[in-house]
Amino acid sequence: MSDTKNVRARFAPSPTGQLHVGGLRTALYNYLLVKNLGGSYILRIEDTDQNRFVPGALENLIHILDEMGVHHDEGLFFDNDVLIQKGNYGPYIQSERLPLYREYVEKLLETGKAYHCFCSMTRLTTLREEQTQKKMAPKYDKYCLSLSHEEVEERLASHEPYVIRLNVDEARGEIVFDDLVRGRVSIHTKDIDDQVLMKSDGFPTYHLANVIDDHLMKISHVIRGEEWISSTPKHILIYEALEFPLPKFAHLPLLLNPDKSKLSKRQGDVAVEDYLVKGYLKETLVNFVALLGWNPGAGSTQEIFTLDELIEKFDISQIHKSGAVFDIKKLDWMNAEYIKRLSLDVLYEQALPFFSDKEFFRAWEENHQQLTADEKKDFMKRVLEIEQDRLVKLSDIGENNPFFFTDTLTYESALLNWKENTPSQTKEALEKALTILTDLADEKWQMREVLEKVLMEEAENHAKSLGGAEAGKGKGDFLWPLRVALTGAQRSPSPFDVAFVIGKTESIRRIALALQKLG
RNA sequence: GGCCCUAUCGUCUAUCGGUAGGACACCAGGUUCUCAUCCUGGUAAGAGGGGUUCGACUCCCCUUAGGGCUACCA
Repeated sequence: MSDTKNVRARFAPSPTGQLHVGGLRTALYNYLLVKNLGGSYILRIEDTDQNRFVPGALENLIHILDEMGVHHDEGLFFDNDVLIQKGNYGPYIQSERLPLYREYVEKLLETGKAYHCFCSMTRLTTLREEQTQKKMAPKYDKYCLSLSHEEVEERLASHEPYVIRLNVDEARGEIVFDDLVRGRVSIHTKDIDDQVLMKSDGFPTYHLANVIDDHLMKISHVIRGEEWISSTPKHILIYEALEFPLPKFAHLPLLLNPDKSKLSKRQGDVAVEDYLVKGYLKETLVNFVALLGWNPGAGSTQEIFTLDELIEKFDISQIHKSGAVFDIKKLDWMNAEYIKRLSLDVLYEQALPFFSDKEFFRAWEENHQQLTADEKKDFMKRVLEIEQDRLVKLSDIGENNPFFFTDTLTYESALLNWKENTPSQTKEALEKALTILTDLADEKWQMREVLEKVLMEEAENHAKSLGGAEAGKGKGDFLWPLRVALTGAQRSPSPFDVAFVIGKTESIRRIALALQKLG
């Protein structure tokens, strides 16, 4: 079974809602393993619980996985909004495979590995309560196993509701398996419950469907979350009862809340979509989640990986055993890194929806209806050019620079004065700025570097004219008043950056206004 | 309660028997008109106890702590 060409792994979510970041990581690891070794990665849907079905969840799941770049080779796809199935081992939706499960259940029944159980919910509940009170592990007591064949047939004939249970031989002993992540794991059969395999509604439980499907779909590696580790022995018992060869198992460490409990909605966002909506890039999310519980080892200190690099370096034996806290601070850092590396054009494309989300931007649009589409786009790109190094996530766009979008600045005229400078000194500086900027040709305003050069030169000249011996110091005498005039704010990007964004006319207008304020 | 899993800086991690490195966060300094970016430096870890060994973070055992599972949910 060491034929790497036959590696087949699957991600098998249930369509109960949005894709969890933990789910993304599980899908990603399955994908990385397959792409690294060569083989097929399958997407299957486990919808055996009719009560938990959420409309639209399936579409959403497939869509988001696709958007994240974790593409499957086989299974469920959407083609022009139509659900289609590709591959030789379908159907890939468990609710469409019911007859298959029935067939194998019959075999299990024939060989005595499973049995009918007619116990009512109330009996089961009572039993569990008694056991819990006696501090025993809640387990089915095999009551129905002792029913005679005739009685079973009789009750079946009278349409009594029933389930099918796995017949676990307590005396069997330790069930041992070698987990690719954890090494040898063993659980004794006396601790294994007679798990329900088929529910009274005729649907299989996860345990049965999962084993049958993995076998029929020729899955070589079962890679899933740690929460499945304790039911793996049950699965092994089913594999054995059905005489299926065992796949390889790999149980992934959990993603954790800051308090180390299993990552949950209660303590923040858990859906991939939540993060996308906040302006985290999909590349960031994939990179970040890949490093939670895995890294290339061998002394690597690399933090930023492309998907291709992850594929190339992925090695299942490097996956950790312990859970990893999902640290938003580090996610933020990584996202900022990714945003900085974007070209301005790509950043613009990605940022578009985040602009429209902003009320201050819609107000700006309202006030600038005379602008052509191109002029509007140029403005937005200028904003992005200046903000690119300051963005943690795309939803931060414009948040710290309201003066880009509004024409009305409110500030005290005293704010214009640099340190201990007098209003007349400030006035002198602003007048110089006004002259220079007014004289600067329109096309020069298109280049941020030119604006910076011109203004910095003037700042130095201004400083020299003030200081003599202190020449070279004190550019603040010139730059601070100008910056405040343009922004009305204590904190902002540099004056030349702001001038570049708002343009010549508006810059000149704001400086003139500041001069007026000074009287 | 039972069973199982886990245990290196606050967080993510490197080191797979030979005196613990990187990243985030944090702090300080530098660059600087402010903010951010950027650069430099710093604080900070092998849960505890037994073994094995010349030598243990690394192997074994116990304790402790945390987590997962314990449904006709996945």
